[in-house]
Amino acid sequence: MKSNAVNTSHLRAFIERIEKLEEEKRAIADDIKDVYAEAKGTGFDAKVMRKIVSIRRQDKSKRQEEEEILDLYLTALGME
Amino acid sequence: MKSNAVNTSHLRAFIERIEKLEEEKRAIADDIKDVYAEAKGTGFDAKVMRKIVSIRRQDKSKRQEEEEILDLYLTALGME
Amino acid sequence: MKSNAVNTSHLRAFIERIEKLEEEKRAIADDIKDVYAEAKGTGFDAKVMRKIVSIRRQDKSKRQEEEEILDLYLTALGME
Amino acid sequence: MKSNAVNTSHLRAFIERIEKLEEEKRAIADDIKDVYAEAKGTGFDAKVMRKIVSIRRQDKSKRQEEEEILDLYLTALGME
DNA sequence: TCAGATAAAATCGCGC
DNA sequence: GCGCGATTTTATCTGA
Repeated sequence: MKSNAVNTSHLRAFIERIEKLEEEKRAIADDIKDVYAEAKGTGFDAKVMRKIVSIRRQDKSKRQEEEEILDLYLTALGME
Repeated sequence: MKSNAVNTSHLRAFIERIEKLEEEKRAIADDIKDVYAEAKGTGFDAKVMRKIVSIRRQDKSKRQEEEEILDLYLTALGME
Repeated sequence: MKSNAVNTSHLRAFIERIEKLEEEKRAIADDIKDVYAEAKGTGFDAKVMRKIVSIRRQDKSKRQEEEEILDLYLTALGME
Repeated sequence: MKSNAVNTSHLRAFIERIEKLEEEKRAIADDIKDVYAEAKGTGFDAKVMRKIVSIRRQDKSKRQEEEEILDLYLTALGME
């Protein structure tokens, strides 16, 4: 049986790893904001840029889904 | 100043409208499940069907986004 | 054996039924949002209202569970 | 006046920087999920862990707010 | 019945 | 400060 001390120390380690990663994530989100701000500063419209990014993201997602359904079809036809 | 009684009665009315709508929504979700079950009963693969529905939903959403970015472009060009 | 044409047409019919139902579901979800917005406009706090609805939903679920347990007891006692 | 080619190439560069950063962000989000999964595998409850992380985040935010208020006081008193 | 995937709801954070 | 989009958390569903 594990002692509580060990459990606590493991838990603490997990929590700290998560918090470190979340901080990195926040830093990257800030970087993204900075890029939008910089682009805006050189005359680009952030709203348009966000829409472009969003459409390209959808394109990628759609392509993935199409690959997935192809796999499903092949599986259904016993060709996998 | 409104009395608490009036407030309470208004709040109650809002809550009841919401709960009624949520029940309708749940009923429709059940209907959808029934359709999948019926389709499965006639030999169709529900997983494939869900993927088809999902892709068609993405198509529609993508079309909408493309219309929106076109509007953004036109606005940016002062052509609206 | 069914022809592919028949299969396709059946599949199409199922998909369309599902999409129609999903659209209805979305419409109701929009109605719910509208009610929250309307309530907000008359001074109620949407967050609080959502909490109330959620609690009442849990209560209802709890009551149903308790009734089911009661039924089990009655059945076990041969009193159903 | 900038040529369209230059504009396009600048825009493309901004978009690519954003997409790269978003991918890094997603990768980190995945890492976080992995840590939760690993913790779960050693017997910890992810839901509880999320609660802990959330509370600690609030605490941190609260502490920062209190420090800012203290700074305001000190500044108002000419003690900064 | 449970885990793993999917979808929905709620919350958060941003730009306007 | 409000709406809107993204993210996160919760709930539901399906297949093993």
